[in-house]
This record gives sequence, structure tokens and C-alpha cells, in this order.
Amino acid sequence: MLDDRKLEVLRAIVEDYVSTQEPVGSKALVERHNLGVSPATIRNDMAALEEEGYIAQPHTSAGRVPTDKGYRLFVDRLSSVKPLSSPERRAIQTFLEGAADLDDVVLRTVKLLAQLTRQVAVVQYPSLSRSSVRHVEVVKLAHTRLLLVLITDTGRVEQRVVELPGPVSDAAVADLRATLNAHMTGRPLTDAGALILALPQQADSAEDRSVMTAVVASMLETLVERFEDRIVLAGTANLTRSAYDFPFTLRPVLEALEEQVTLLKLFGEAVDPSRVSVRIGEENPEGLTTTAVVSTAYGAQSRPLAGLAVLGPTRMDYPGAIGAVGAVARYVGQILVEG
Amino acid sequence: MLDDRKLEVLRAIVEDYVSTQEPVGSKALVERHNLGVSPATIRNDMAALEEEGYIAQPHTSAGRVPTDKGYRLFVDRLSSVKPLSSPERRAIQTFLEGAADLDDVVLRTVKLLAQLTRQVAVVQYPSLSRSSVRHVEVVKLAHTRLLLVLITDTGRVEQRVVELPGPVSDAAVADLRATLNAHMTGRPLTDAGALILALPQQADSAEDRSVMTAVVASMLETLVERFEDRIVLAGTANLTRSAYDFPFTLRPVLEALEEQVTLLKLFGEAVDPSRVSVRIGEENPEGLTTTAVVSTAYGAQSRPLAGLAVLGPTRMDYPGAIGAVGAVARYVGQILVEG
DNA sequence: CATTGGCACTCGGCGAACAGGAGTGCCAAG
DNA sequence: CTTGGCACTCCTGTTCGCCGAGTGCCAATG
Repeated sequence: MLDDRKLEVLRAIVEDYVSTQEPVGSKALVERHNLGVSPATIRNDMAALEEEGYIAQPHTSAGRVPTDKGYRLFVDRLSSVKPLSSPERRAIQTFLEGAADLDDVVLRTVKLLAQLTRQVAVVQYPSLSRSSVRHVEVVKLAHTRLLLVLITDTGRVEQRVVELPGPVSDAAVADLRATLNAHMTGRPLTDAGALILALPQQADSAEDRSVMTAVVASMLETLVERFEDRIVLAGTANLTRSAYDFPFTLRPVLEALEEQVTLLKLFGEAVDPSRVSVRIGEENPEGLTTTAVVSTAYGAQSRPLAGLAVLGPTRMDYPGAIGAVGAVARYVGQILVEG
Repeated sequence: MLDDRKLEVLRAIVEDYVSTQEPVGSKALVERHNLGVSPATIRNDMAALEEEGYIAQPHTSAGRVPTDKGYRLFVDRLSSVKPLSSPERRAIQTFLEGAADLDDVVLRTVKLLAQLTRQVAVVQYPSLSRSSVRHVEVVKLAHTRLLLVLITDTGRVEQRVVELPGPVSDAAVADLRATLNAHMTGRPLTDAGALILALPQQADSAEDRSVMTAVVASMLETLVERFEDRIVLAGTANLTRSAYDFPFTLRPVLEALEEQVTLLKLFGEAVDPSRVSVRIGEENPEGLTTTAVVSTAYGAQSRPLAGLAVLGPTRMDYPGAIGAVGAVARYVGQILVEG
């Protein structure tokens, strides 16, 4: 059905439309790309492509525009990743290496991505669920109040205040710290919860037991609730560039970007740092159905830490975005895994 | 120059324009407000108001629109704060009281404000500079690596990893913890830095001294660098509602909202929880000159914690926004100061 | 049978012309 | 000072007609 030239035509249409933002006609196509055939031939091919649903015309007498299905085919079979230039690579590396701490790494990453792609960038903090416990600290703030601090091997720190049913001694706190560390240190967070579940029953005294119960409950909440929370955005202003057809399409996107739940869905599939996933139009969660999302995971191959993505209109420079997302993910992964 | 009726006319113009978003003419004015005079009279008043620069007409034959100066007069002399309804108050209180921790309080606050005003809401975390030290914790992560945790009385927790020049013993760490707490606990963060500056010189051994130097340097950085950082936004999608005149005006606003530095300026003057400040148009920092910002501080009267604001088009419901900002600030202040 | 040039057709975009109407400014009278 | 009347401005929406881009179809060609 679709011979090589038709595919070539589709690629040309996508490329032209992405760069000009205007429907592309048969004549313009043969001029800009040397296809070696006449406009009439292209018209036949275009008719076939439209028949198959890869392109569409906004108005009867306008040029053609790729459909979501067309972009999909383009991404899957017609495009190759556009590698970054080596100055770009160097810039990325030095920029990211200058980061002071985890917050700074994530912040720089998201800004970098937004700037490179001129789209909206979304970066997820290294997920707790994929980290291990480096250390647990227990601090007595008052007679009946403790602070639990959980430090992960990715440098993330979660803390939580626990109200106790009764007062505790300093010695008991020291005990608690030792016990928790003995059970949790070095374990992945996904397992850590189960490992401390039985602790209250093993406590020596009734007091210890009630304290332990409160602490364990709180720790479990931390492990469960905060699993994947923090997400950082940058470049939302870029949304205004790509939208002539305004409030209608922009509104739901801005709303979706404020909804953590929606954003988390973007990373649902991206668990393999070596592959970049592209979701186009209707393939996205509600509110983002007019956009395209290019995402991947970062971290070591064997241990992905979290997701990172670029979001823009479906008319997006896919090869460029895929290249940028992949490269940035690699560098961030390196820094976080080594550092 | 401006008698009572002219002021009344200005108020009517502002109110009508805010609610209809359309230039308001003399006839409509006398119909919607019972001013007791004829349109012709109003026309004379309007001419005077225009002469003085309080209103302007977009086109020769259109109605009048308030200028920034007009809004300013309206806010300063013509409007009274619109108190929230008592169901609203109750809703706010219960909603905020349901918050689990500081993050949650701030998050709920910002969402609440955005929803109440249907504008963009901006909330600053309780500023470190206006908090006191509740506790300092020192945790040994590895032989040459310590974690410093600083907990403030507003529930904020800042942590930082310090690389040491050489290994430390557990006893030294315990010492360090005790010393730091002795000097810092209960002190405002603004003073805490000065109080630990001299510590390295008092150390017993050369090893202790080098460790202390590293720790103090890191602590000072935390105190200085992180003074005012985190800011949370909500309701950016509301920007699309109030803008027919799009990309041109929206773009710089979105950019400004991503710029922490700009946002911080919004709170520059707001240090008194009992007063709500309004900045209109050109009174705002670059990028926000087409918007109005209603801001205040929250916290105890004697000890403001941070700022909180609402941002929207200059055509904004000022009485409503001022009421909402004031009320929310009061409730958040209560919760954070008591809790 | 794919390719091509020719050609009629469609339809959106754009500017001109036009009518309607809202709103104004001015003026003279109360 | 207020008011009704009135001419004027100019924005808004509509219609009309034209232009041109782009298409689909067809017959001719290699």
C-alpha cells in the first residue's frame, strides 16, 4: 500500500509542517525536496496517504497536515534521532556538573531541557521507590515528639514529625535509631516497609511498643505517600509560541500541568533509560490530548531513578526532542549515579 | 476637581468594567447604577475623569476603561474589602486544618487562593530568615561525610551534606551536635550565623578544628543561600480566562512566573500581616507590568513569616481579592504560629 | 501501469463597501 | 450645573467579489 516514495512524502510533509506551521501542498513539496517527480504524482500519493489516515486537509482547498497517526508513523519508521552538536554536549555536561546538590541538579536539568527543545520540560525527582535507604535518623524534638529523617542513596532526604502517645527517654531514642538502621539501611525502599512491619511486636516493654508502633506507622506513610511526588516544570512560556489557536487548547494543558497525578502518568511507561518513549495526541492522558510527550527514564540502565520529559504541540521537532531528552537523561543519570 | 459624584462614577466604571470586561458607556452606567442624573451629565464627568487620566477610551467611539491610575484611586479610596461569606470562612479553616505538614499547608493554601480568586496564586514558604532554630542534628553518613539537618520553629527542615577533610569519631560528632545546639537552638536564623562563627577557633585539637570549620562553613551557606527560596504557584490556567489579547501579554507573564527572582520581588514590601498591598500595572517588576498583584505577609503580627499573593490582570476584582488574600493569610498565620 | 500535464472546481482569505449602532462632544436651553 | 438634542466618529458585523492555492480527475504518454 505504502511504497517508499509515499513514505518519503509523508516524511517531507511532517518536516515541512513542523518548520513552517502551515499546511503543505504538493507544489511546495516538490520544490523544497527533490523528489524527482511532478506535483501531480505527489497529489496521487497524498490522496493515498489521506485515504490511510496519515494526513488530512483542514479545508477542502488547503494543503495537508499530518494526523496523529501520521506523526506516529514518522516517529516509528521515518525519523532518526538528531544528535546534539558537540558544543551542546559540552555545555550540558559542564552546566550539570556545576550543580551543588540534588535540588540544584534537578532544577538545572529541567531548565536545560526547556531551553534545548524550546518546549515545556518536566523532570521527576529520583523516585523514592527506586532508591535504597542510606541512613535513618531519629531526633527527639520534645518529650513526645520525634523527627524521622530518611536519607536515600540518591541524596534525597525525607523527614516527618511523629507525635508519640507518651514520653520517651534518650536511650530509647538511641535504641530506636539503631533498630531502624539495622533493618533498613541498604535496603530498597520498596522492601523497607515490610522489614519494619513486625518491629512493634518485638519491643521489650509496653511503652517501647506504643512508641514503635507510632514510629513505624509514620515511616510507612512516608514510604507510601511520598513515593513519587516531586515534579519540576520549566518553559511553560514556550506554550505561547506554538499556539495561534489559543485559549481553547492552552487552558486544559495548563490545568493538566498543575495536576501532579496527570504528570505522573507521563512517566508511567518510561522505566528504561536506554529507550525514549513518544506519546502523541490521544495517546496522552486527559487534558494533554492536543500535545506530544517525549519521555524517558534516567539513572543507571539497571536501576532507573525517575522520569524526565518534554511536552509540546504534536507539531514538534521529534528528532530534536528525542535527541535532547536522551542526551540529558544520560548526563543526569551519570551525575546522580556516580556522585 | 473631583467631586463626590465623579468619584462615584469612577467606582461604577471600575466595577462594571471588571464584571463585563467591556468598555462602559454613559448610558449603560446610569442604567446599572442609580446615579440620579442623566447620561449627558455623566458624560461631562467622564470627560473630567479622562482629563485627569483616570480613565481612557480604547477607540474614539467606545466606552471608557479605567487606567492604572484609575484602579489605583479605586483601590485607595473607593473600595472596601469584600469579606468572605461565612461558609467560605468555614471551608477555608477546615481545609487548612486538614493539612498534614508544612508542605501540605503551603500547597493547600496556594490552591485555595487560586480557587477563591480565580487568579494565579503565589505563596512563599515561611522564610528561614524570620524563623528560629528549633533543633540542629548532625548525622554521620560515612567516615568523612556528615549530614546537617536544621529544623526551624515553623516546621521547615533544611539539610545539607558536608564533605570533611578527614575522618571523625562518633564521639566527635556527638560533641559537634551538642555544641551547635547549645549555640543555635532558640535563636533566630538571622543571628545564628554570627553565633557559630567563632566556634572553629575554640576547638580543642587540630582535627576538631578542621571538621568544625567545614561544618560551620556549610551551615553558613545554608543560612545565607536558602534564606527565602521556595515559592509555590497555582492557578496559572486562570490566566487564559482573562486574556483575549493573547500571546503578547501572556508570554512575559509566564516567563516572569518562572523566575524566582521576580516572584520574590512581589513580597518585597509585604512585611505586615495586617496590611494588604496592591501593586497595579507599571508598579510591578518587569514582565508583570500588565498585571495587578495583591499581596500580604502571613504569620504573627509581631513576626511575619513570609509572603502570599494573588496575581491577575489589572481588571481584577480588587475588593474580593483583597478580602481573600487577607483572610487566607490570617488562617495560615494562625495555623503555623500555633501548630 | 505509473507518471504527467491540463483543466475545471472548491473554498478559504482578504479587502471593499456598507449598514447599524454605541458612544461621544458640543451647544443651547432650563 | 444639568439636561435633551444632535451631529459626528468610528468600531463591528455582514455581504460581496475576487484571487489564488490546492485539489481531483482525466486523458495522454513512456
